[in-house]
Amino acid sequence: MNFHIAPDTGSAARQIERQLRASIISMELPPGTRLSETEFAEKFGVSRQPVREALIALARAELVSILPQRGTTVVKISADRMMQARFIREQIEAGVARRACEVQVSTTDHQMLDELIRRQDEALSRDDIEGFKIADERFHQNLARAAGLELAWQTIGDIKAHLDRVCHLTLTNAQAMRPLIGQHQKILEAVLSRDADAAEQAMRFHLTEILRALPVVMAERADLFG
Amino acid sequence: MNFHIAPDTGSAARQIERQLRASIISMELPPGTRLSETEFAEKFGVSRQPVREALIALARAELVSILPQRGTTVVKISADRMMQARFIREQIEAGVARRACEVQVSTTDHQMLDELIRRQDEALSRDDIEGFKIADERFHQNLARAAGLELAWQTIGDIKAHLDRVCHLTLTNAQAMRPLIGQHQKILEAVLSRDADAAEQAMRFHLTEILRALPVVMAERADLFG
DNA sequence: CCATTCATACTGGTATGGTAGTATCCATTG
DNA sequence: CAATGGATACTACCATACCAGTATGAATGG
Repeated sequence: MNFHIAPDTGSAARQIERQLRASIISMELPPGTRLSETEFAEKFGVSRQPVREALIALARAELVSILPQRGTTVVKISADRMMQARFIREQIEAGVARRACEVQVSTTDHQMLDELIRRQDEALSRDDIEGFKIADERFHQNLARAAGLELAWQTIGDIKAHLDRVCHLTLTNAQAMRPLIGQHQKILEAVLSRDADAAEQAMRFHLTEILRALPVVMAERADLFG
Repeated sequence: MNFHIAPDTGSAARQIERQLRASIISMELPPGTRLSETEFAEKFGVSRQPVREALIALARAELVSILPQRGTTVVKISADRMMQARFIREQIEAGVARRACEVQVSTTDHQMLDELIRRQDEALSRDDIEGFKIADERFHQNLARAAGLELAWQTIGDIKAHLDRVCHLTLTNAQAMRPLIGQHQKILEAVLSRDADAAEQAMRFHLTEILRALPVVMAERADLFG
């Protein structure tokens, strides 16, 4: 866990927030881990203040729990919360898919979405798990932008962080990810042919699948849940 | 604008955040207003630090804009953003309405929702605008809770703050609010009879109406938009 | 009279010190 | 030996001081 403060990537507080968020999602900081302001201040080579602000931001996203005068810990995974989060994301993105059909997506957006699917396929052939997830994320983000609903992606942000954490447990190999590419293609096809019902249905199916492995991982790694 | 720090309502930062948020929504702090950390620190009788944390929280909700070394201002109303926000809220709450039909709502929840509608009617007869809005908010919140989707309400939180700001401009008299009660009743009826399609449709109609007056207020108060 | 420069008074971000509250552990006591 | 009391080492929160940028406006030069 090598922390580092870059010279020009926003304020120190925001950089720390990003790194801690990534570390939490990737389970580098597993649920239940105690987070000390002073400890991270030393590791990052800054004072406690920016660390504190980063932790407050993560607490707002409910990724960490701050108990005054008691301590700050990474929150455990809640199965109920995950199912709620998945449902909400499905609702929002189903609307995005419909809207994308109603407003004609531009050709540049079309090309971008195509390119992102291609990049996922390529990343998978290289066993580049991280690259796959980045492209996946951008696919959904660009679809929202193309539909004129950038706010939708921002709204999903915090929710998606929680979902990504369990996906990090379930999506560990290439064959588990393979189906997602086909689902993305189906979504894009429906959007381009402006078939709103098909687009919504494809999106809902896509976002229903992502938690299919939740029960097994919950049984295997019960220590991460609470 | 009388600010005050209560002894036991959370940390100073959170109290200040709540008060500032309320002042922004109620237009007491209109769009474009410059917010000075030091100024509020004096008014609240605290140091800059908690004020700063409050402003950061509001910036995260995009109610204020923080430009480092330049200043912090209340963000202007964006018509496009409002329409996106309304759409997203409709998507989420439509799902809540459906889910409320699928899971049987408990009798205590039923009574609570009934009571809240009654309280809205009562508040309206007293011309208690604020009381009406509180009951309205609780109706939606309790419906989400009854559906087992409390996270849905939290997710809507920041979005709703923006919508509430324009509603403060449009919903100024009792007769403008009167129809909302009937809409709530229709939603509740459909939920209790477990008619998911009717519940979703009623909710969508309800949340489509709230921005109907946007064009006229945008023309009348162009200075608030940007 | 207009353009440029530069001192000044802000801004938000960070560093550091102090305070009150909580958990832990060990000595003391029944 | 079990239970209780208190010292200690934490914690998050707040106050204060300092820093590095930015806008403003007055003074200066053309």
